Amino acid sequence: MTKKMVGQSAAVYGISVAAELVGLGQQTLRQYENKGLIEPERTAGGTRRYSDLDLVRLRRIAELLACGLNLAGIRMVLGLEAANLKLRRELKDARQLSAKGDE
DNA sequence: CTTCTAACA
DNA sequence: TGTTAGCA
Repeated sequence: MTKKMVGQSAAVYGISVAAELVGLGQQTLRQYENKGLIEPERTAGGTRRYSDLDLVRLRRIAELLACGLNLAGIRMVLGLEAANLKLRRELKDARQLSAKGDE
């Protein structure tokens, strides 16, 4: 591992740079957190630190928002999406286990 | 930087 | 309802 850290959320941005990168306002990002759409890390002082994954999440929020969903609906969609991924992982593991036992 | 409040489309 | 502006 040299240049591409396979790890996901290493980098951390302040709210102002995160807002600019995603093209949203700072107050809007705080609102998203208030509505439970996203939960960025916090420094000891209480400042938000947005990871690269958070930026992707923010763009997904903007996309769903453009589709006509409200913040409450987006929260549910993100939750269902996370649950879906979890189920996929469990299914994948279960498949590998049964394959081994079958051989 | 944080939170809160108020106003607008 | 979501976004923005101003204050503490």
